[in-house]
Amino acid sequence: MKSFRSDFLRTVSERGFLHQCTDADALDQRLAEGPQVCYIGFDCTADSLHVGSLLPIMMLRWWQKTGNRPIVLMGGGTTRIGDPSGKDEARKLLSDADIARNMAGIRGVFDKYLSFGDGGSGAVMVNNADWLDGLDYIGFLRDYGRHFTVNRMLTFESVKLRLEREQPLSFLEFNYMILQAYDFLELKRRHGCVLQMGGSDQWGNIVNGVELTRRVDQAEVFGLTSPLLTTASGAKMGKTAQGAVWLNAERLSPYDFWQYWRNTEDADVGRFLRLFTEMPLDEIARLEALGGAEINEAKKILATEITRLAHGDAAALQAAETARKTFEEGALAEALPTVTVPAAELAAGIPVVPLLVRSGLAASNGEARRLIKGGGARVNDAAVADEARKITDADIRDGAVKLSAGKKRHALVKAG
RNA sequence: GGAGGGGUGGCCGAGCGGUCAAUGGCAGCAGACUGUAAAUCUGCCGACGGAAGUCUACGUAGGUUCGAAUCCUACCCCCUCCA
Repeated sequence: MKSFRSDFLRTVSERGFLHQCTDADALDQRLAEGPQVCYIGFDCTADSLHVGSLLPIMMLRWWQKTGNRPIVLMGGGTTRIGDPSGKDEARKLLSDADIARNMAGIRGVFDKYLSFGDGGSGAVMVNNADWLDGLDYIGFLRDYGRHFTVNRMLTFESVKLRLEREQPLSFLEFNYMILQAYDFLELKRRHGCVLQMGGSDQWGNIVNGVELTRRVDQAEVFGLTSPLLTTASGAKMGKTAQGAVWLNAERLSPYDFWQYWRNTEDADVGRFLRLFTEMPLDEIARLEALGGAEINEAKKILATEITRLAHGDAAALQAAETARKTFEEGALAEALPTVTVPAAELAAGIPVVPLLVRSGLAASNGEARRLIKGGGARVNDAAVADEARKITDADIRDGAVKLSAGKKRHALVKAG
C-alpha cells in the first residue's frame, strides 16, 4: 500500500475505504495544498439511511475530520428519475411530498455524523432539485448533451447489464448518468467542489462527472470509490429479522442495532473496526488478532463503538449493558423491548401465541405456533411445550415476564 | 399499426383442467453443534382456526366447466421482430 501525504487519503487508504480513484497522486497533491470540498450523493428513497450507506457516511466524516468540507447532496431531483446502476428494473417513482419527507429524515441521520455549519469545514446539505428542476431542455442538451456520446454511454455497466439481460431501460433512466455528471459540474461551480466519492457501483457515474467538468470548465476534479461491502461469507450487508438495518432509532432501536454488529462474523471484525469505528489502527490490530471465543470481546467493542456514533454514548452503553445482562447473566434487562398489558388481562391469563405476536417476536399467530412447535419459544427461559399455555401473574419474575424467540430475540411483558 | 413471446408466493423459477397454498433454488425463522461467529445437519416457511376446515393468492375484469394458475374473451403492462 502506498503512503499518501494528505491526512485524508492516508487515513482512508489505511482503513480500507479506497477502491478506485481517478488520480490519487494528483488528489493527494491538491489536498496537501489546503482544505478542499467534496461531495457524496444520496437517494431520497426512504426517510432514513441504512448500513449500506454507512461506508460513504464514514468517508465524509473522515473528510471533515481531516480538515475538509463535506457536501451532502440530496438527490431530490435525481430521485425523481431513479439510478439504474446495479438494478434490474426501474424503481417506482416517488411523489415530491415523499421526497421532501425523506430528505428531512435523512438530514436527521447526518446530524449525528457530521457537523453542519457555514464556515471552514462545516458540512452543507444541498438538493440537486434546486438546479435540475428548472433545467431548460434544449439549452441543456446543447450545452452538455453534446459532450456525451451514446456509443460511450452504452458501454457503462449499468446500461450494459440491462441490455444484456434484455430488461427494459427507459430513456428517463438512461439520462440519469448525464444528470449526475451535471451535478458534479454544478457543485464545482457553486461550492468549488473537487471530489465526488461513492460506492464502487457509482464509478461510471462519477467518471462522467469528472470528464464533463474537464470538458466544459477545463477544470480537474476527482473521483474516488469505496469497495462493495459484503460479509466475509459473501452475504449482502444490512439484513436482520426485522428487515434493513436502519441508522435512526425510530426504525431500529439502538439495542437491535448493537445486536446486529455484535453478531458480526469473526472474519469481518478487523475490517469493520477499521471502516466503521474511529479506533486507532494498532488497537484494532490487537483486537482482530484475538482467537477463538476471545474475539467476542472485540465484537462487543465493535458494536458499542458503532452504536456510539449512530445513537450517542448513553444509548450505546445502555445497549451493551442490556446485552450483557441478558446474555451473560441470563438476567432480566430493563431495556429489552417491552410490551405492557393491562394488569387485569394478565391476571386472567393470556395465551402465549397472541402474546408472542403482541411482543413483536412473531409476525402472525401461525408463525408463533410454528415457533412453539419448533421448540424456539421460551417463557422465562423455559421452552414452551404447549401451544395453549397461558401467561399469568404467576409467571412474573422481577416485575416482568421474559418471552424469547430463539436464543437471541427477547421481549419483556409487563403489567400496566 | 402487424406478427410472435411473456406477466406465478420476498426474489429466481417450474407447473399448463382436478390429487396445487402451487416442484425446486435463494433469502428468512427455529432446533442441534459452538463462542450471541462461520460452515454443516434437521425442521418450518400465506392468513384465521385446537382441529376439521374456511378465506385470500398465480397481471386486471369477465366467461366456459361439476372443477381453472392451467381453456376462452376483453383490457393493462413488458420483451423481440416487422412497418
